[in-house]
Amino acid sequence: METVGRLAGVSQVTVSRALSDPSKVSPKTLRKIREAIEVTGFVPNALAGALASRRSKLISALVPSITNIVYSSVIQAFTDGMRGHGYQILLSETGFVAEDEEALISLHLSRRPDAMLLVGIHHTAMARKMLLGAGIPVVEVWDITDSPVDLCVGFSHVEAGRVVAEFAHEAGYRRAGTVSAGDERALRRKTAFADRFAQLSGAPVSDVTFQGSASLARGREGLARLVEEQDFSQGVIFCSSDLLAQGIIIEAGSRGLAIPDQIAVIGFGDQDFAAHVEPSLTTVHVDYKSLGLTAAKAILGRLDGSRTAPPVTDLGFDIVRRLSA
Amino acid sequence: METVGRLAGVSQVTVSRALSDPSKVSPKTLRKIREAIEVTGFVPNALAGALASRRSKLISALVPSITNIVYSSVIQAFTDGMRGHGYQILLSETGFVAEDEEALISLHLSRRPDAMLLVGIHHTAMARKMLLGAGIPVVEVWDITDSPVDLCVGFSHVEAGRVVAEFAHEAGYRRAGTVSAGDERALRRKTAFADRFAQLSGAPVSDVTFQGSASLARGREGLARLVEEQDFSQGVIFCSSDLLAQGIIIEAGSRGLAIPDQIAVIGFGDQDFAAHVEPSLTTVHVDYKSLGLTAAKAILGRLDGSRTAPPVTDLGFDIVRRLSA
DNA sequence: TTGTACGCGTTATCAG
DNA sequence: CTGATAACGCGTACAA
Repeated sequence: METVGRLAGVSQVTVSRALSDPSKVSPKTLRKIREAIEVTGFVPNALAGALASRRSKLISALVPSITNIVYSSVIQAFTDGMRGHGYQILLSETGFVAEDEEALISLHLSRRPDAMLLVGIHHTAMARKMLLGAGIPVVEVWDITDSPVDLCVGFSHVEAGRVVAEFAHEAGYRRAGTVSAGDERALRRKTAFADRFAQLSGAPVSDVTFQGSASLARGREGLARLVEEQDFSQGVIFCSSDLLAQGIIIEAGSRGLAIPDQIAVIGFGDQDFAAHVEPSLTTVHVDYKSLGLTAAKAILGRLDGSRTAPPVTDLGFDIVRRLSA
Repeated sequence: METVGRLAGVSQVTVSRALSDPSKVSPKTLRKIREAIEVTGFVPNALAGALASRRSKLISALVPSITNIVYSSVIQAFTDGMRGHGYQILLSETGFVAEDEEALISLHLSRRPDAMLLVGIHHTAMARKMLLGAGIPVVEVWDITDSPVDLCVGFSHVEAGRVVAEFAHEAGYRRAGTVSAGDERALRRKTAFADRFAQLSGAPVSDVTFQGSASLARGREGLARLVEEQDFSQGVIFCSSDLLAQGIIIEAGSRGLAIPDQIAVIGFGDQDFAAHVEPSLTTVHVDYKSLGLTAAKAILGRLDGSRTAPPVTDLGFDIVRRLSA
């Protein structure tokens, strides 16, 4: 800035002002400064700016996995919501492990983000302490709780599981199974489904749960194990994700099991492909985009100080009935 | 640090040293400092640290889309490769638009990253100028060129298209079509395939190209249009991604077209699901993980100054023959 | 092994 | 509208 200022015949401070609030500088000097910036190829140092202003314009976001479309979709919408206001996102993966999340929170906090987005409501005690100590807005997404760290935008996974069970029972299915990934929220949906369905039908619910993440291959294996190990030849299967559900559709096809007559399938997430597989997938729709944008708005509200967002926003979900169940 | 130091009975500098290199501090004072940190809940300010040391420990990464699994996979591997060395990744989306990339490069550069990762080899002139001016290691991934900005790790898309054409012709197919997304690299693969196949077979290659990104729905639509508008009833179809290919498989099933006997399908990317769809998908395997890790190593080499990575690394690709072609 | 002095490149405050 | 000056919180000499 010093150099730019000299070239423009003004002081360093004026250059700073020209950049942060052009209206505070006369049009003439503004032009000269812009010229000088062009000539020198000057790129402002945001580190110094953040240090001096105590605002980093950085938002840190911690997600379980960036390759999982459900999380990356939320982050995409969240980023879009924040970008217009000059914020950038510092993104890291926790791998579904609370202890790793704790370490990452500490690491991120050292960069002095203006706010933080977390997925889920389960964090270590130390993590909560650090977040509170940081004194920045924090939004927890993808789940709902009465006692958020700060802000919370999501829906109830227990309720989702329960509602799907009621839907399945009403649709006439009397036997049910679940195929599920190993993460905590998937397990909560599964358990809520199984409990409610058993209650309604009086029949126990078969289950295959995988450690780790969902994949099409595991969906296929899930149905194979349900059929071969648990004698599951008729009924509805609730999956923790659409990907698993698609695997089940494919495996059913290759085993000559008719969908939905013999095996009915319900997914979760309503991903792009759900409407376009054969048969089309009945699933639980969650509005990722709205989730991300609402989280962004909640944080912006805190940051502006003006709008005061509600601490907890329940976005709900919808069951989308298609042909697979 | 001042406060922590007072509590531990040492100066600020000693606290700094205790954090950055504990071996330079006596065990006794180290213990006292750690205690003081615990008590005060001190979190170091990485902004100030970066400003003073001129190393931000930040790597910026610009990808076309974070929701696209191929890019997020590369970033995941890249991040893993850098994390062990204390680097964090600042990630942004360019949306396949060079001008937006340019704006983001400028924005990222203001945070003084220690290095930058870019997807692709096409950037605006201004972007190249800024990158060169920044004087940091830059790695371009996912493509290959003789004139990289700095480092380059990827493979040739033209060669990929050509090799697939040769494979298809050798496999006995005499008629070919393409279904492609609209991004520049996909188009280059498609064109290379079409040119080479036409050369070998003497027959023109049918084509459906979509503006924007790939999806299962577009794969289905692609086959529908090929069949209905271009009278494509027999032959091989090369898709710009596995997702499109899967859409074609589904659409073929719903139209009663046998795969691979009437319609053969070749995808691109060898995603997780490719081996598990019915029929399993013949596709081009690209090692995302290796791509990300190699990019990380290349940058670390520059950063350490020790290992001097080759400027350009061609990782190649493999055709994985399965049942769809 | 520890401390002093200085500088990193901005923004905030106050004065002109 | 512009400038001088003092932080911002830490690393890097250099000295003790």
